[in-house]
Amino acid sequence: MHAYRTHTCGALRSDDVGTSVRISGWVHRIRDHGGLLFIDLRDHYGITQIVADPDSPVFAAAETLKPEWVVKIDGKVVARSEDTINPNLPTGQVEVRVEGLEVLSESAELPLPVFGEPDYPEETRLKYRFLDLRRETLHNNVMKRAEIIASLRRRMVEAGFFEFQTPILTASSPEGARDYLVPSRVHPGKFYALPQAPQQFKQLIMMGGFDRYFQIAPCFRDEDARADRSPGEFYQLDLEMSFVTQEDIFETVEPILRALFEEFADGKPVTQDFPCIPYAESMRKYGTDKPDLRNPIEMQDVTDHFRGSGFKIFAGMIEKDANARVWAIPGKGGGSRAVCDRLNAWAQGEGQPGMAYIFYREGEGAGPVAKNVGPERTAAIREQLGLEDGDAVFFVAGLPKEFADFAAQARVKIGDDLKLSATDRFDFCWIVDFPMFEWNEDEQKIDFSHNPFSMPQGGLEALDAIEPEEILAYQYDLVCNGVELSSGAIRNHKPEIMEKAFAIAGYPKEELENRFGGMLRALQYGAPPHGGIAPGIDRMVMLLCGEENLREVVMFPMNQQAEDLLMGAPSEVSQRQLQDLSIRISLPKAKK
RNA sequence: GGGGGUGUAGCUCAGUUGGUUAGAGCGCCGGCCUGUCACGCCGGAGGCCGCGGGUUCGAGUCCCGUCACUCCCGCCA
Repeated sequence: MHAYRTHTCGALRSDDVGTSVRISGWVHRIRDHGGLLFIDLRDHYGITQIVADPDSPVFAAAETLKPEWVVKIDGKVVARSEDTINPNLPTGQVEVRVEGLEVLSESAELPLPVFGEPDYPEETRLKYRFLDLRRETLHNNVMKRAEIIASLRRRMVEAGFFEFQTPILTASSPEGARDYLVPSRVHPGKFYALPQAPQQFKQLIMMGGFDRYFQIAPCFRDEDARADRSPGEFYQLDLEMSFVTQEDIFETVEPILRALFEEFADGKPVTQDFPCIPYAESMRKYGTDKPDLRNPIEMQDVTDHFRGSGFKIFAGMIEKDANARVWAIPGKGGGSRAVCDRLNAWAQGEGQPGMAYIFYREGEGAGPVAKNVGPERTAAIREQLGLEDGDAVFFVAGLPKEFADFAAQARVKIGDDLKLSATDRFDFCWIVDFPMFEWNEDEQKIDFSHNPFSMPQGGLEALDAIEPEEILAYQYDLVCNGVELSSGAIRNHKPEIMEKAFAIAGYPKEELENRFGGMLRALQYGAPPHGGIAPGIDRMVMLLCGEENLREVVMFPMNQQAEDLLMGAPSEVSQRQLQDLSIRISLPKAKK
């Protein structure tokens, strides 16, 4: 007989009745009836009920067991009587009468109960992550993550991609996020950087002639965390393809992600045909470049209805600034004063002066705005938005650049409050046609708005002919349920276009040479047109697990301050280690 | 770097206009219990009310500061 088990804790069924078995696991839960003792024995695979009665040779020993002790049980599988079958357990038809018992490992009193999964402080959960990982929800999330990654790998290989590893110790890149630096011993005073993404490497792989690359790639960025943004490190499904257009990439990636989500969505519907929404349209309709399409509300420009109207606040804004706009957020079924006042109060709570509204009843518009603009304009707004009695419309006004964020929030709030937004669905879209450049207010100059390696639409001619802020790029985002899963782009594979693009952003040729010399050199020896994308693994798993925080889908996450409370990272190092690296620590005075 | 929220038993939380000895549930310890599966019943231990200062006859409660955690803004090409 095997030293520890003949079966796992999830294996036994009615067919096994009458056999002698050996199982090992953790003591999950004890129910001691004095003359009868039940133990739920748990391992990775499931739970099996162990029964000890006073006739058992190990009854006394069984009574001493405590939660989370690890034990080995020898016993006989017996059928449960009809009235004691537990339909909630896969093994609930049977139980094991204990005949032998060995304690493999005792447990100290638990700082975090495994059973029942009550809410516990983040700090405790992270410090005792190994206990938290035993708990059902987190255990299942981590398993789901493993299955998702396995499925992705299989699907990528089937689609003709090859997985290559790229360096972890690499060069600091001057653009983007703060780098994690690793000092070089061999070259005192010099540093490696951990990759923020294998961006340049994957392009070099294409220039190396490999055609289709992917990698479950670790990425490192030294930026502050959010609930949906891990501190320090995270994983991307990094991929790149040669001789492709933007559409080719969509047609390759879309079926893989659709099938992946369908596989793990527990029956929730997944978008069959990902809509392509131009960036400008997304901003206009949703106020954001990562719209949650489960919310059906689309905003509309209603500036003209307020121009010269009796609603002086808006009319004045429009008069004063040619760029001022009024956007309308239709609220189906929100047509009551109570609802409108509540949303207005919410807006004030968000630091806004308020949120103007009209609601429609008995064929006409009601509310202060309706009074001020008069029945014709009120009716025209209703007409434009297709509203009916019982509906409401809310307005935000000013410069779109300044109010878009709030408008986006209001759209979400109204969709949720009026229960217009769907749940239990995965709604994907592509956001396309991002601008290549944008005006940097702080530095008073034109800057890249996204990836400087993206191909501008229209190529060199466009760069020469069009105002920088009007130039679009073959740059796209993938969005699901309002979560940005990924950015991607068709890359700029022509050095002369890259030089021109960097010149527009104010970088002279020498600087381009300094910063991206390796890449530029590679482009000069026959670079294939290529492009790719890198969906965030952690975020996809988070969506599929229905979690709101990345810590719930990462095996060993750090806290918000980028500390690993279990391993104690970051930590001080020895003088000897510092000497090897020619490094002397010079801390700011105030801190110790 | 900035803003919000939270901080009372191991955990989740209650604690009145500032007023005797700070409570409950879960967990833990002890006892009873032969069909439970959130077992049940009885009893018990366990508190620098985050920390420091102030106001007051009196502070868990009010004020100031500080620390920790968390969410957000900045940041994340």
